[in-house]
Amino acid sequence: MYDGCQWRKYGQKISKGNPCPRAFYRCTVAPGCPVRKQVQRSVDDMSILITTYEGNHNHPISESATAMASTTSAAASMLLSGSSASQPLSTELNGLSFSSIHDNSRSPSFPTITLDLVGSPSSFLTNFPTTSRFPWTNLNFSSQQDQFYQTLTKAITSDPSFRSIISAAISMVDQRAESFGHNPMQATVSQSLKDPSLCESGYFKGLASSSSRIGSSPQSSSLSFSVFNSASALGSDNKEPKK
DNA sequence: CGTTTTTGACCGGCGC
DNA sequence: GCGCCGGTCAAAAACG
Repeated sequence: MYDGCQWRKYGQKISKGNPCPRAFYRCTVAPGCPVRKQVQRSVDDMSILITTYEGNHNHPISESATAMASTTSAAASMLLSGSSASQPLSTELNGLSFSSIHDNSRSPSFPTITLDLVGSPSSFLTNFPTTSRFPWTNLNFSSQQDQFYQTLTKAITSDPSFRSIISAAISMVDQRAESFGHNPMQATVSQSLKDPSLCESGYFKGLASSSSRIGSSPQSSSLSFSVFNSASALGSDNKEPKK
């Protein structure tokens, strides 16, 4: 699927646990672009594609990719409150863009997972049947935000499958897209954990593949969740150094 | 015919 | 030190 850049496949590996292969892509817009990209199909739902981006483009990229990168990096810098994230990792689930930032330059770093819903909502809404949407999508906006927070908190702290979080997010975005004219929204999950084992680099990968380790230590997770409209971030906070 | 994909080899890090 | 595992290389095939 087209995400704003040109990619060349340079490898494919099958992981040990799941039969789904993992494809490796490299950005071919510029000859020396260090951006990598991994595409893997989800284990529990074969219809979900997990795309992981790594690195930053050092060349001009298209408008949609610039918008996506600027919003994710803006959210990252916002969450880290000025601290420079060394290498933000972004992951995509059927158009739902996540990005986990690990500030490994300072010791009390906590992983930050950003759920980016900027990329056109209709693209991933069509990938899920209407039967999987949640019944509480008829709430009003403020209740939705609260419900979204409660659903995410419950989903993370009570050892669910990660897909339930995705489904919750998708259903919320679905409702918002229908009631607000496909207004792009951005949701951010910022999780500060005291458990160092969850702060390692593979935290988000483990969360995406099997979220059982989250429930193993539910008492250590203090989840803070915020929802904000990224349209303002797109307009004013477009301070992406790569242009 | 140039570019991309495929696919086995290769390599380095890590755990035992 | 050795083998496993994840990631990359590169030659050949496929594609347009």
